[in-house]
Amino acid sequence: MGDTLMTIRQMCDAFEVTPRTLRFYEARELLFPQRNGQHRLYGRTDRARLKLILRGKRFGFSLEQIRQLLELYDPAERNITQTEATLATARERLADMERQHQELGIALSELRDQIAQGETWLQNLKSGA
Amino acid sequence: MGDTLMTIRQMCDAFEVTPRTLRFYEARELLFPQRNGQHRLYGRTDRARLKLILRGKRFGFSLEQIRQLLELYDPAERNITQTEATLATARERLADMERQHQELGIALSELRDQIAQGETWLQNLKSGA
DNA sequence: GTCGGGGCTTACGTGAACGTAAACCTCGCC
DNA sequence: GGCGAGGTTTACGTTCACGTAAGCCCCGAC
Repeated sequence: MGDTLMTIRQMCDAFEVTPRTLRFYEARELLFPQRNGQHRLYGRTDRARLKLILRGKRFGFSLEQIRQLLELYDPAERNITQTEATLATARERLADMERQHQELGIALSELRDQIAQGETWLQNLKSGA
Repeated sequence: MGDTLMTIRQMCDAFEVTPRTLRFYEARELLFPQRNGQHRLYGRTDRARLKLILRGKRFGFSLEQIRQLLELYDPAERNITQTEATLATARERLADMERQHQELGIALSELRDQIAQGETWLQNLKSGA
């Protein structure tokens, strides 16, 4: 298929990360690129996983939390009890994210208010000067 | 007013942090408790600020980013150019948070889908066994 | 052949955000 | 008057997520 294997440098350019970062994620078992001899080659799933990793990071998740989430997107574990455990932790993450989404909405409106106040206060200062 | 000053331990119990954390935030100029001799005393504004700090941390912001945001909620800087700078960085944070809110919505639906798939797949396994 | 570019491993360094240990003060109580 | 609880400073240790440097391999171009 359109597996379009990419070198580590191509990946770095595409996702704006460093080689060190990709190798580090691999060491932490978040990525599993193929090998051509010594060289790493990243395929479609690696790109999808990396995208999820970077997104998770923006949400403030740790790499370990992200790794557990990736298990869900991964058809690696075919075991029943394993999958149930994965689902359980995924539901916890989901709850976290829902709470965070809620909180973010509140914080957004508060921050907008605060910025508006600051702006009017600034206008008063300027007109009063 | 209901300033109800609190000791460091009362604060720790109320917000589930350690004394070290509160002193650390003070060293980084995120909190400014009064002093009764040597002892710290935390008032209403300190509690409000700490609440914002902990929320910001859940959103993945650094303490420095949070400190800049707190300047907005704080009537400390009465300077015009200073306030304009504060507003500018606050708008950046706001943009970050809006993007994050958006992304979180997407990630949430994707994760829900993925969990649902995992659940049905698990059901198939159990019934098929 | 050599040499530069790209990639690899190994290992020590770094900044953020605290943890933890040592040593001191001081106030209330028995 | 001693002592234990609670608070303080100082300073080194720790975890996470990489950065950075050294040294090696390998392949294609000149």
